[in-house]
Amino acid sequence: MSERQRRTLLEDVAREAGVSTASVSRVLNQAPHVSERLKAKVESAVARLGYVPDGSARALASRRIGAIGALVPTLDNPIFGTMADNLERQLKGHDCRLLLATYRYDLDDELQALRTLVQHGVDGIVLIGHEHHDQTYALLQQRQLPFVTSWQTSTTAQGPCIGFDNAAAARQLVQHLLGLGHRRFGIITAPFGQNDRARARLQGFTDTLTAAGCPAPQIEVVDYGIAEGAAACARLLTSDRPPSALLCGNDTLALGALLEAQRRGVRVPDALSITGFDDLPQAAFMTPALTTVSVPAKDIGIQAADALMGWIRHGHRPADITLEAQVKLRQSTGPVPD
Amino acid sequence: MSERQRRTLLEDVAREAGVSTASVSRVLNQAPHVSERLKAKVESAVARLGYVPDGSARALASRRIGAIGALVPTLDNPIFGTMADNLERQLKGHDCRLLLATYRYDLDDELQALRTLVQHGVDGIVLIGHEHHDQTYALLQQRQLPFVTSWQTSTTAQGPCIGFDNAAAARQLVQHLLGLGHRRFGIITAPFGQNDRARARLQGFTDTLTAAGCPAPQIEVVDYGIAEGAAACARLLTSDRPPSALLCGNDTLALGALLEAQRRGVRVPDALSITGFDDLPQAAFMTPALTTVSVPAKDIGIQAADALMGWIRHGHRPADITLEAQVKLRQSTGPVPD
DNA sequence: ATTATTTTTGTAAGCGCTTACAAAGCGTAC
DNA sequence: GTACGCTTTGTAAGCGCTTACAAAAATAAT
Repeated sequence: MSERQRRTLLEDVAREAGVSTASVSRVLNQAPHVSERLKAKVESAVARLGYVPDGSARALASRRIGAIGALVPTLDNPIFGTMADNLERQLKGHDCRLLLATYRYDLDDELQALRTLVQHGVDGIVLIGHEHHDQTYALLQQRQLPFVTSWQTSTTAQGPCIGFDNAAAARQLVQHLLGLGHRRFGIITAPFGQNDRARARLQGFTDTLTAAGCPAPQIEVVDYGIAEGAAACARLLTSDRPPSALLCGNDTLALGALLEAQRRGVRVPDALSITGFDDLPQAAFMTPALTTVSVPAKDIGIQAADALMGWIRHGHRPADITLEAQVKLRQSTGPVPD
Repeated sequence: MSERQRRTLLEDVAREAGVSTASVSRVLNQAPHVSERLKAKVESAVARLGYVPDGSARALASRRIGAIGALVPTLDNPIFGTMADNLERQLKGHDCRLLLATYRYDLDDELQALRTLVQHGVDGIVLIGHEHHDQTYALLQQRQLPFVTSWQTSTTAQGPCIGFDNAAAARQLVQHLLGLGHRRFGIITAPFGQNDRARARLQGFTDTLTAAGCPAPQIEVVDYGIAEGAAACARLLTSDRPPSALLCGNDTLALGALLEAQRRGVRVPDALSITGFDDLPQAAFMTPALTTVSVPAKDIGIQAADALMGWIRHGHRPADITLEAQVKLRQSTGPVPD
């Protein structure tokens, strides 16, 4: 066949349409002050030639790449999958792409990942939580890069924030259990050294317990996973004075705990109450259905996209948004056993 | 403070180091034929100036952007989250970024999403399954873009493929159940019109049943979700001649079915056997633990990254890779009731 | 020492767009 | 009819890199 031919360029479209390259560019970018006639000529030439603009060249010349970056701890946790999914879909509606990077809860890795995203020239950034490397904030600041933080209401307000109050929801769970007469609590939490959401939840738990004058809870710190939750539950149940209520930092740990309790013949909620956090799809379907907190993962994705695009396109820095995290009282919690 | 200053450019580094811009570029890109002395000079200048290269300019000049695109149906299904997570991490090891797009099992959307990824200039593409728009393949072909397909062993081999044999695994599940004496089957599957993996699984189920001379199974086609699985299970259990074994197209549907059966007091596996597909983390932890197929989501992500990077960097088109999908016989399947 | 090779470095021409600025067109008021 | 303002279009200078090609330096061969 014909030898590998040159791709169609904007210049070719201009020639074909009998106009200047600037005009073609204007039509393509929906610039103001373009006559209908010009628009029609260009569009037909584009169609005739099957022209596809080159993103790199456009990015270099315009200094926007049409993509934002998201830094998430991991996609192995479906709650972040849900957020990322909705973020990406909403961005698509704004004609924007998603560059995704994960950092396994390691804030050094996060900084590293941010650097490469910045290098790529992303137009904005979505961050999870407020705790980040100082240099992370410094880089964002220095580049004047629009960014939002998420998943946790702002306390320090380094940037616009789209989140919910983890501590308050945790408090509500404890209050619910206190109301049921519980006094001896166990807590299973993910490592919270680099994770302010986990820390806020834990703080919500312990503060409320302390305020109510309960004995100090036993705290198990374990990695994410059903097996990890189960093991932690086993340790708590076999301790000297086993708790009557188990507060878990997320649903996955709670599911592990629930299954372990059942395996040991400990009846939930009769002998042991268990709470989760996240409201994963399966939480409502367990027997007993899991008392937990429904986190607005979907909304965070959507609102983050809208907020960021508004900032990037129209320059107005978005306001903080506080979303609701609803406590779902279900069957895994009940009155304290006699 | 000082007025908004110009960013440090490669040119500045060259001046600072007293060398040409070409030399700086060579050092930065680890080109061959660079003396240690030059390298040291440039690196120190880079460090002194805190130079960060501009990805867009680099992309335009070099015609590679250092990112690949992945088109996944959805991230709401954690199995794709796992794949994406591992894909991204492995790419990071190759100093490559991930542009992620979802298409909700709509192949027109997929084509549209591919177009924007191509426009952005991605260096390669990861696709799920083999069934795609003709134009999807045409575009890939026309642009000579490295791509791999995944999740399903190749039959038509439009491109290198990293997958496993869905139909064979499905067949094994049925054979296991046939061996337990089952003859009346129900099938719960996701819509398979645009989803060759679901179709392969279904085909594996029905072909094996037909070959064994079983009566035609009742087939429920439902969307992804626990509730959907539960509802489908309810319909099957209340039909004229309820099945003794339920084959589910994925674990989420199977979990729904399992929970619904238990809610109705139908004992699993004594009165009803249930199988899943995917081996989600919770499958092993249900009571009874779910008989299912462990799919190599993690490995697919890793191998897809390696294969694609090998192709992009070194030009050798990767060979097909068939990964193992292991059937996990657990407690949700048992002998047919008398 | 001279020439042929090979390695290292520099020069400068793009990569394919966007956009500041200037020029042209057009309508209205005088 | 001319002058003025507004809208529409064109000209051309970049955007910040990479890399083909040429020149220079270093090394080997004669």
